[in-house]
Amino acid sequence: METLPPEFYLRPTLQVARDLLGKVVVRRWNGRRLSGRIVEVEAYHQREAAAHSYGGPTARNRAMFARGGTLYVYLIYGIHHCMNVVTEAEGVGAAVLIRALEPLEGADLMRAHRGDIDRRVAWTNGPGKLCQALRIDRALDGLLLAGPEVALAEGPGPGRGRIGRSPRIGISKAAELEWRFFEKDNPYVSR
DNA sequence: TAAAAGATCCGCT
DNA sequence: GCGGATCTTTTAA
Repeated sequence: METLPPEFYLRPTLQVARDLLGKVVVRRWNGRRLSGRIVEVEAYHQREAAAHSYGGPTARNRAMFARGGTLYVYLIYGIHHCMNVVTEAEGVGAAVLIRALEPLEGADLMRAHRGDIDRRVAWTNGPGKLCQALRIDRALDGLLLAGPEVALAEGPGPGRGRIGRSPRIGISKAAELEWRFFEKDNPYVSR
């Protein structure tokens, strides 16, 4: 599988968000390969109040201002990790939250990481769940998405007319923006 | 220094 | 559908 080129990320965030659908997250963990196809994303940009980068760079959101193609990971509610793909040029605080994956390689390990639950879709149908399944945490914050630990690769995109759009989930500010994109009818899309 | 909110998930009703 | 868990970061006094 072909790793995405750096230029992929250096485009308007909404465009990158849409194009991330179908791309594959490849995580190497403990000598094993875990991968999943992206089926749901949300875009965030420093010009709107829902983004962590809204108030400018801080210790926590620093990676969001790095160059496109960087990984931004943070802890939410003291419990769950969320992974974001940083977009646009260095200095711009923009990123795309990965909200759901369709498991490809290493599904047995993902299941184990998720407490051996039976419901297959519950392994990766949410931003916190997929990070737990892939063992992604803040130790990976700031890495380029083209390395041995974690990378993004080409994959089959949604078919024609298969992209859905809606407001983002679980936010209170800028809630009117329809910056969430997902593959229609994919069982792994959250909630 | 303190307080509150938060890009979530799970279990229970 | 609702509330609790759990803790980091941010903001206010």
